[in-house]
Amino acid sequence: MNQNDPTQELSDVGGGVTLQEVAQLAGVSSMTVSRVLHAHANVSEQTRSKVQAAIAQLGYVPNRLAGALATAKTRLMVVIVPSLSNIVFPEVLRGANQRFEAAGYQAVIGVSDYDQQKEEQLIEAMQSWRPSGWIVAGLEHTPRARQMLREARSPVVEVMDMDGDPIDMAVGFSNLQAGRDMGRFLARGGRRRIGYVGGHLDRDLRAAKRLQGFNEALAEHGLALHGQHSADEPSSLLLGRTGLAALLEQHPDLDAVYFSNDDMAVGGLMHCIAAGIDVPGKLALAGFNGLQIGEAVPKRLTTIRSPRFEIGERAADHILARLQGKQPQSRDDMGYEFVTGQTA
Amino acid sequence: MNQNDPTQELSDVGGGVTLQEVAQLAGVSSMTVSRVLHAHANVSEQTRSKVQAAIAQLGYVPNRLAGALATAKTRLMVVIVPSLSNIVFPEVLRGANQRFEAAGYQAVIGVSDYDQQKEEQLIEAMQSWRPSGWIVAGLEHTPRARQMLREARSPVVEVMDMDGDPIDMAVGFSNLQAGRDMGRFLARGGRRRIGYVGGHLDRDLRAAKRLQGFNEALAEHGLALHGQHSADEPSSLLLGRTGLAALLEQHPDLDAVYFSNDDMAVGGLMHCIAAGIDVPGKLALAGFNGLQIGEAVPKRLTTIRSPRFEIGERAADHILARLQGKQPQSRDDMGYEFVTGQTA
DNA sequence: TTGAAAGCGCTAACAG
DNA sequence: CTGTTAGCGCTTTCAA
Repeated sequence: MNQNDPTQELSDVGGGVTLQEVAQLAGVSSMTVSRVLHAHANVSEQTRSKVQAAIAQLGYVPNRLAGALATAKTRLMVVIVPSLSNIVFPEVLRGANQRFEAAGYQAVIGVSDYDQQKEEQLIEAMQSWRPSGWIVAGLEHTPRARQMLREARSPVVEVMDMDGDPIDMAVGFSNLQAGRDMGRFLARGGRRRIGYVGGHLDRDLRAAKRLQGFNEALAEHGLALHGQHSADEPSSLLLGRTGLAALLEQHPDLDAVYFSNDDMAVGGLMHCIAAGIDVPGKLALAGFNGLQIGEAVPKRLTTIRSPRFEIGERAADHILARLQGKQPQSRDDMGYEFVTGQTA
Repeated sequence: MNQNDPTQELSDVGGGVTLQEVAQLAGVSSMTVSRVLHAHANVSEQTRSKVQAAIAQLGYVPNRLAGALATAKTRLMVVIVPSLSNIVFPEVLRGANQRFEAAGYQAVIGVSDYDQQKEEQLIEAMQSWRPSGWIVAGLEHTPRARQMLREARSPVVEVMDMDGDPIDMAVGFSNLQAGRDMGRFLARGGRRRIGYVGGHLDRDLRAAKRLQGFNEALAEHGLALHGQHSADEPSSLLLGRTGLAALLEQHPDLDAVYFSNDDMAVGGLMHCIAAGIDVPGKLALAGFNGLQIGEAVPKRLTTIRSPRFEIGERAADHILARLQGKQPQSRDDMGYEFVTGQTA
């Protein structure tokens, strides 16, 4: 693409058209074109329309790389999530993306696979784009990751967890508390032989916190987990189903099971339906997240609804506010909603 | 951040460190630092280690904006999907992202909400980043969107559909054919009073193509849809459940129902379980996509598995190949797999 | 209201 | 093996 060759057919250059070329066609300087593009006040109506005609004729699309380099403002927002397979994170992303888009920012996503090492590498790679802000999942990161985020000197929001100290800002809820609430609910409901089925807790630290809170609640009632099944794979419907089957084989006398999340719990419910186990008569089931799937099953799932979409929105709002010089609260607990279904 | 003030504490600058500063500290020119960073051959071991020490000391992270502007290569890849709520697209994204990441490219996503107008706007906004390649869902776009993608002069892959003409390359499968296959399967299985339950077909053009193929297959057998329920909202488990209930109220004599996808079909199955309807004895159910949820339900869902993850990978591969000057096939039909479950 | 000059941080091309 | 020069496309600043 030789942009200095005046003999070329300009209308064919497409993505390669420059401000300079628009300016030439309009018979003005490139600064004037820039002013028109940014709706700057000091441009005569006549010049403006000449320029706009040239822009349209050439199909000019501004080059944000150059703009960002010149202004030191990228309008790029990094969102790092542990997974895209777990629908929870696409929902956070959707909330954030909606706000960012409306404000003229572009979200760039990274997927850490629940791996702090990989998250660290992602942060370094992303920093090379000099983003205007960051949303990362969770409060646990490698020391180097924390340091890079601090030194990036852009607003950082950690989401989906409030149990710990944020680098900059935090938007979410207490997983510890959520686990505790469900533990108390089951214990108060008279359940005594309570089990747990989860995915890899070593990686999903928020699920681990819920379990911790759950255990604390049981202890308050003089109880302890009667049986537990933790697989070394991501949580899923299938794992919930097979996990519950395996756990019941070992502990057929369980009267309640807490799952690491709704996918797992619905899988468990599917096992019960297939095996003819009376829910909640013989066995109570409880999940976490409040996914729609929990409402569509034959027995509505007892769970706790996390405000994922709203967390994404709020996180984005905080970043945008900070960019406007405001000082939003550094901890924003969005809470959650206990959903009493038909399974516990 | 006054980078020309030599009195500042360099180690504090964080994200603002420049090549220039590294070069100064190492006592070399910035070109030498650049060479070290790119593992260029012609650098003495001694210089290299001096430079690397300086990089480490300052916590230097290259500025890709500047690099991209200088080389006219952004290493940014745009992926535009209709939705993030439908797990199908995060999976495509995951496949593509994996490949892009391994090759040192960064995926940037856009969500069109199944809206061609919004897709067009997204494409224009994304083009301002001068991406190295594009993945977009489907073959249907506004004329202006098609034109912009053509003029972007970067490789473009349209995914998840083969029924039409691609702008540049296409990776996917025939939705028309998939619908036809399921129609034939049900008709050959002796089903005669067949219904359909779907979400908003006006927006999800690929679901509409499946239905079209399905109808063609029925016609081959002298049949026609006995009843249909199409809501004006996105497909979901809940919609599948309520949609089937509504359809059966109107047409209690149906002996089979085809759903726009697995979420809808599983929702339908949940209705049947709750209402005590014998599946597949009285009513056969069939979906599309081959989601894991279809395997976790009490009766494994009869469906067609689309290779979503693989499509994402392959699409990325084609773009990367093109960037290396290769000429990959412009149409890559990945096919699909018929999954005979227990519901039809 | 408009334009010219300088520079954002990096790299290609050439020179030494 | 290393440095110098010029420029990527845009915006900031200052001058006219």
